[in-house]
Amino acid sequence: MLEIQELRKNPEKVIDGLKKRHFDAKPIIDEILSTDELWRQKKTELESISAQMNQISKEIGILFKQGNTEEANKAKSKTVELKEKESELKSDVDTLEAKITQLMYQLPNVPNDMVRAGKSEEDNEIVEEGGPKREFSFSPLPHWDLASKYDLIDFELGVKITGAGFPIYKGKGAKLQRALIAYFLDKAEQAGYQEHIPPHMVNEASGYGTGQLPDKEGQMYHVTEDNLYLIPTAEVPLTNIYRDVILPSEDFSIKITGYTPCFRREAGSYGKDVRGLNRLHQFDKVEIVRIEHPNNTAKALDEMVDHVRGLLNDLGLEYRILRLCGGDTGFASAMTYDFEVFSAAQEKWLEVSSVSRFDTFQSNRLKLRFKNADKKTQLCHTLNGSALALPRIVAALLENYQTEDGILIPVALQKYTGFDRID
RNA sequence: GGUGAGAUGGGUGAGUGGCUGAAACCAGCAGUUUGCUAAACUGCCGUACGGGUAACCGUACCGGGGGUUCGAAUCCCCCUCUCACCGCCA
Repeated sequence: MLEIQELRKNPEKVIDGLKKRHFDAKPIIDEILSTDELWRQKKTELESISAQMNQISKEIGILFKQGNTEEANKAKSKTVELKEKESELKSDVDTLEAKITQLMYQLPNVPNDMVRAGKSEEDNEIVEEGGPKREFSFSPLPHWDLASKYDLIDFELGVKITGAGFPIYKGKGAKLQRALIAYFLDKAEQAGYQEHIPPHMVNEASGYGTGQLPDKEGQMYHVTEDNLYLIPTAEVPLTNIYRDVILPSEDFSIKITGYTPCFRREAGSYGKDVRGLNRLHQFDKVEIVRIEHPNNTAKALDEMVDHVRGLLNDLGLEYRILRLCGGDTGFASAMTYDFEVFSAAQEKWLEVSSVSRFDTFQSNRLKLRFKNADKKTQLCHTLNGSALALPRIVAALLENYQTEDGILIPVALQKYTGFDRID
């Protein structure tokens, strides 16, 4: 959620910024500001009435104590009218507040200056390309064929046990999965991120904290009996660790990581690009999360990009880095870099990581703050990124490292897998 | 699942209708004293919103929501959560 103080101070800047998303914020912001004006007026009025009530109540207390019942009762009668006015104003104020909140929830984050205006993924900027291109002297198989050829992943069995989008990894396929998780976690730890194993279900408050609720409710699996949600990403439990926290000084930089399975309903995305590992209801991911002083956010984002690039280079995959345009940048994000690897047999770019800075958009909802040098509380900045999401990495590894009679394992991974080829 | 207890400021913990935004202690911050360390002493020490250039003033908040009352941390109702014991169980 944006900060209303910013809207009051500089609405034009927000409106201009959101134009890069092709989002017409003017009508919403106009309504917010006029509602806010009215709210403040009513609020001031209410407070002055409350102050009068408090004063009279205090006097009544003293009168009773003195045994002056007559005067006390006289004072009581004075409160009747005030009380009525008070409850009326209270309900006005509540209504206006709810309206403002509801409008504020509709505004996406303002894109960073570096973000280009644009409507869809076609306007994204490719800021970097790297990694080795794979050429084949034979006709390469897509990963789903490789998975069954070498008995690594059983999609049909997953359908039997659970449903589509819940594959079962077997043998070396399972081992590869475990190796990647361990490898990603080790690299994150080396980069200074403290490992966490969070719960895989979260409560409603956490869902609101990171912004999955109320908008993206349909994306999460909901355990209605206990009102818990299966996490769509480790971002949710990891970031919510710092919900309602005030860090004691401005000297901080929090870096945490965690592996979790991620659960996504992917409602409405059936049919396209869902073959094999491309889109699943359950998948594994290692996430990195940072909580930073606003002055350090740009640097932190660069470090995260460097980190993810390092992983892809280590794995020897062809990749490209995109800076998303306004329209393609997620609702809560101020700037996002997507990482895509080239899946050589599908001949398709697959998104394997998304690294974003949210500035105060999340921390405003989370009430995540720090004490600045003036001893005032100030919102922290949050960032997060995948490092990395497994299934598409596995898809690319299988496809890009296939030979006619087996699949090679990148050197960086071999000490984790314990084998150097699958055949 | 059953029974019981509880939820107060960073922590411990007092407080059962008014002078309590909240005692006391601990932690923390600033200072005084002191050869250093330690100790002692003094002051400060919640958050949000509104008003004000500011000092400051006002309002709200004692798990959440509603009610009684001139007045609620304190009484009543509902909900959530936590702890303990029992049952079941990895």
